[in-house]
Amino acid sequence: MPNLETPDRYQVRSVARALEMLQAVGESGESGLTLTEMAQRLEMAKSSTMAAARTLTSFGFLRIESPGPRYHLGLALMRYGDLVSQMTSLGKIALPLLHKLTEETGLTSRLAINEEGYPVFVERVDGKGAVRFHTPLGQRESPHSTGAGKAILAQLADEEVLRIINQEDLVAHTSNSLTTVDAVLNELKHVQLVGYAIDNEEEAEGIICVGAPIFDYNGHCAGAVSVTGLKVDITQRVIAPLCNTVLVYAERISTLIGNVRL
Amino acid sequence: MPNLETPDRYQVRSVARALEMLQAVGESGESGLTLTEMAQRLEMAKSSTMAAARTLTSFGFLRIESPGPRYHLGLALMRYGDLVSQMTSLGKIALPLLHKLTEETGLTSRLAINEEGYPVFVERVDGKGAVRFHTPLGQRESPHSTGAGKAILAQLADEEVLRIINQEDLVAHTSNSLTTVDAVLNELKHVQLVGYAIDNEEEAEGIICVGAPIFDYNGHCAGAVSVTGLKVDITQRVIAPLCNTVLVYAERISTLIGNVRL
DNA sequence: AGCCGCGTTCGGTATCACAGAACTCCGCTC
DNA sequence: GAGCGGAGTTCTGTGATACCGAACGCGGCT
Repeated sequence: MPNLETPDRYQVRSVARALEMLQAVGESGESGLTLTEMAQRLEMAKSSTMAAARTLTSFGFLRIESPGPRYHLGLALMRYGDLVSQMTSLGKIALPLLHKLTEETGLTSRLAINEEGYPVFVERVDGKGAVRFHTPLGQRESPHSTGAGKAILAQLADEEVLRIINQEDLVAHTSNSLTTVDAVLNELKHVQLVGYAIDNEEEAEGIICVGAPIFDYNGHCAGAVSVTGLKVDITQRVIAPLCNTVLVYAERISTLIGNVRL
Repeated sequence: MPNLETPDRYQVRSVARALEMLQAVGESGESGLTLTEMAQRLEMAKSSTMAAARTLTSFGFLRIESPGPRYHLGLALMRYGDLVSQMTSLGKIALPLLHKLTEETGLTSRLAINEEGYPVFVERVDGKGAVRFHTPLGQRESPHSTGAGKAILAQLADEEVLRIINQEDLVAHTSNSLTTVDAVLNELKHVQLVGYAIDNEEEAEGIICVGAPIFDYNGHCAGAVSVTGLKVDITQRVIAPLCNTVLVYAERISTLIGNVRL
């Protein structure tokens, strides 16, 4: 997915290529990419690739690992990411409560902000469990198959919801995924009733997620908080109090940001 | 500081401008920048500025806040920052120990990696104290006036040290700062003897810092761990055991990464 | 020792990134 | 309410420049 909005003409091509380079290197993961690999992926000449890579490197956005020059993501990105999370008032304020939530439940808890109806996770506190979930921060996640996503959707008017989940094509991640618009709308009605949303193995097999919405001072849905765990750990006996706990923490966060000027 | 290495010709000018835009927006902090402000700072036409901003926005590197269009750093940066910290094996491995260190001492503890002799902090666990230090991640910090920096320097040969602190000009941040090369070299000798380094209000007034080096499996200095606190909290009675604690944790981290393949 | 593949340098050319002017849309003032 | 200023946005020409391709140097591998 190259670009996620403003599909305008009037952009700067070389900048776009440079950012695609970052994407490519990011997707390559730990191993990194060599210059020719990058050139092949982006379908451009090696020399042009190198000019862009030089520029990114000089700003610390890429990093060259010495043996057989391989490019990795640079530390400047960490610096900017840190800046962003510092600036995201919601995340900054809620983080202590996320820690307590994880401590209390033993599960991984996360905070998502509401970006045009899509959940974007901005903070994460990992639980004790040996299993580490693949939960990247800062990107739009599935609205209809995550606890946080459904918690946010449930706060929107129906036509808003339709605008979002129509263009989503409701891809099925597992056999439990909701694949029809009607099913989603029905589910959202239920979420509105009880106040929290459950992702029952809809995003990934064996993983359960409970989310609840967070509201700012004027009642607008600012985001959602959610906990994630393995199905084997979340037995039917604990699910009810767990939902309640998440709900309580969501309300605490809401009152916290209600008193703070965003 | 626009670029930090590879001052080559053969770069892509428009990419450099785009990255300078990110810098400018980052420096603007919470308030963000409007289009014309950005154009003024970068000394380029509004239209060109907008083309670049569009491109950055479409990739999520910038974000437009609706009232009187103001540009902020985008969430994609958080995503990339998260990726980098996930990939930085040292940080990933040491993080649990950092938490324990903070829990045990009540102070803010940080992990720096050794980047060509300079300390670059990649993880941070804030202490209980109400005071929040300004401690950005992912950028080179002062080598001669931080606990982590001195801990790393002390592991290098003298000529290596001279290469680094000569070009640093030894700027004095406080009245306690070491401002001569001889003073630094002497201090490093002492660090080598005791194994840890103390920043006694050398970086900022009223703030004390204790750092200790971390070694990888072949004895190379991979980075340093440090704790930071207010001078009023770190009395003379607690400083000795504190140094010992930091030393112990640095050794634990060293043995941890010694058993892991980087 | 020779070959292949990689990173790097360099010059020409078509591209496209830039600037500037024109336009619109606000809010503010008079 | 009308006029004004400043904001963001669109559009077009043109000169700088980003791209390419070819050539060079280097190391590893067979």
